[in-house]
Amino acid sequence: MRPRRGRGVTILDVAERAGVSVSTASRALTGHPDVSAQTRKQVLGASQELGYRPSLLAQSLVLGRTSTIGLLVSDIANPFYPALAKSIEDAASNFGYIVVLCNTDDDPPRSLKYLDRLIAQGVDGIIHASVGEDEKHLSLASQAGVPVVVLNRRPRLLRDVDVVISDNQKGAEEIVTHLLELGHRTIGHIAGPEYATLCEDRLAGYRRALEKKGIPFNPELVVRSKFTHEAGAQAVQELLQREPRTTAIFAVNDVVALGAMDALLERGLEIPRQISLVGFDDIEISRSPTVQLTTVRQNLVEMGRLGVMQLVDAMSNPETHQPQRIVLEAGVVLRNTAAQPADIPQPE
Amino acid sequence: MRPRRGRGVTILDVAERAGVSVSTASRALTGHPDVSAQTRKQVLGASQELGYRPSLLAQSLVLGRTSTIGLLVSDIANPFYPALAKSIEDAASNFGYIVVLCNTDDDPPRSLKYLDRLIAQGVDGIIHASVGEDEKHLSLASQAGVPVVVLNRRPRLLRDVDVVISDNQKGAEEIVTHLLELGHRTIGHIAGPEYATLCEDRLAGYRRALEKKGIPFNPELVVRSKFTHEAGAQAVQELLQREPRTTAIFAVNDVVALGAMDALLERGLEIPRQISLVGFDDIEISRSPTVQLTTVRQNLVEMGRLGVMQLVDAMSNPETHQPQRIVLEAGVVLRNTAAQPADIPQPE
DNA sequence: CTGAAAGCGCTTACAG
DNA sequence: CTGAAAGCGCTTACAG
Repeated sequence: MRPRRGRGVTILDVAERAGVSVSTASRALTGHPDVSAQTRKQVLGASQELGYRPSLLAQSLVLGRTSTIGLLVSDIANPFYPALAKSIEDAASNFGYIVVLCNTDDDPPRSLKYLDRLIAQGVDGIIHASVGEDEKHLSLASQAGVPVVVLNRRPRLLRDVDVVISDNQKGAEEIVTHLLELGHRTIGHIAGPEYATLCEDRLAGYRRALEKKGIPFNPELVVRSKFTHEAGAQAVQELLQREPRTTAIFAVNDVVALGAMDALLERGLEIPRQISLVGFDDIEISRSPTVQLTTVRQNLVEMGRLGVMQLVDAMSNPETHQPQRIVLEAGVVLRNTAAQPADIPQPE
Repeated sequence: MRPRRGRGVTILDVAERAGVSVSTASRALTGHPDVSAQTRKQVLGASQELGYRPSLLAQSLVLGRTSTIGLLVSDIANPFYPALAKSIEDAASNFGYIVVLCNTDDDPPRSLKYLDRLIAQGVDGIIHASVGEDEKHLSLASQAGVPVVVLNRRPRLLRDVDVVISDNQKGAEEIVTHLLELGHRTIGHIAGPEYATLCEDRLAGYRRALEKKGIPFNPELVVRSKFTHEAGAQAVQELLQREPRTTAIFAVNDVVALGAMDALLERGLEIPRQISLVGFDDIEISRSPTVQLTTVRQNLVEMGRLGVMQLVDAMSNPETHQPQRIVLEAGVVLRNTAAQPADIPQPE
């Protein structure tokens, strides 16, 4: 039987080689001031020679922290998340934290499973950026004393967690107002699942914009969709079937808008000549020359960065940290998928 | 001072409550057979009542495994990686492993820093899917007895690691042959950095295809580029300046091809009427109706899944595991960006 | 079937 | 400035 971990050089080996006690070796290694220069040199030398690497596992156990944070996203393959994850990983790494990635698929049991595991594993904090109905599971973390930062969702019940979110309602209101100003009057909305607050907020923005222009809200024009490309494509069919005179569509996010775009193109509709289409998020693909989606920009890099800042503060100062709600601006980005409505009725 | 971790229920609390020793509590909790049904019930009950959750940290220290794997990617915000990461996370999770995500930016020192940290942290295995010149750093892991699986790159020196890779040369040869068969004779290649074997393999495939058709290789037609959108856009400018009669371009990957596409469209060139463009990878965006990039498909989901399978085997059977090199097929996907060359010379 | 003890690899009061 | 000892929260031979 060979030792479990490679050559398994422990601090005991270093201490022996340096001819000191384990305590002294530890102090020398961790840079404790009360160590004579000579002893320190010997210990460091021994450590070098042996290729000693301290077990963070053991350190974590005694120090009570792992310098690890957990990140829950709905689905890293959904193009909304990579930029956010990158920003989080970047910022976390600057503070010496490493990040564990978990895909919840917005499935509450999965979410629970991960949360449980992360807590048991001893993560120092959790960033929760998925939107499933798992809010109650989050309290597990708080109970266990693990600070939580919630990104991109507005908690319904949870207090004492930090929140970083865009102003979804205002952003939605702005872009729908833009459509109205272009002259559109029959504007469909592909809304997201009801459980996600961001959807409700964007829907509220949509309604608000109509209201301000004195246009009655028509529930027929709102169709619910999941957060996927395919669902967006389906939703648009449904919408156009319900109301063929729709001249513009506001999709709950870009991924859904892109799905809708596919379906519209497939139907032979020209965007924006025959129908306008706008989204929300401004993910990378939306900017590409072949897409040029008019949308609302969420600053995901900033969201990730601020989320980490809040979490770091919460982890470093558990006693004094005050959870905050940070609301980011989200403004319209004009591109090529929204224009004045054509007078021409749709083909067929 | 409150306890570090929330209420901090330990196995000692459970044991006391159940009126047994810690050893017995442990055995009951871990499902050891030699525990009387009654004792087990009591312990489990106590555990329930106290809301006990075992410290995986402590368990890891004694058991010598953390059920954690490290994943190194170049950049999760690069659309190549999310699908791969998803697949890995999925498969890993099925085996009870959690994954730590690290962005190397293909920067060897960063890579080293992460590798070091992951090993010290005690990950049970590492999946390395970034392409920087950090191969020698990988041997750290092997030395420390941590199994490594390399994805999407062909190690130059390292033995005893598992490799899962697509047949880059063959894929490249196939798609360039396709261009040749369409009638192209002046085919540019936007190659990637020389340090990445996958670039060299794709370049070799490009050369092979030309050779088979008896077309002399013209080094002027090969321009090097980084793996980014922007670099692709720049590279295409360089290429067209060197050889304006280029009628088709093979980009080292889709991200680069998409950048090239931007630049071509900006120049007012129609794809594929005036110039053909093909890539490699078949990332999600390439499939979208507005892009429809002709490319070579890499099965990233399969690559991730197989990578995890190999790693799990290596972690479970360290003594008997035989590192393997698995080569995945990579075939051409015909879409809309490659067609017969026009006789019309380019505008301007 | 159960308990006392050792040990996983560290850190840190406590004495000296 | 240094060392012996206790402890972080578990598991598992070893006795009984």
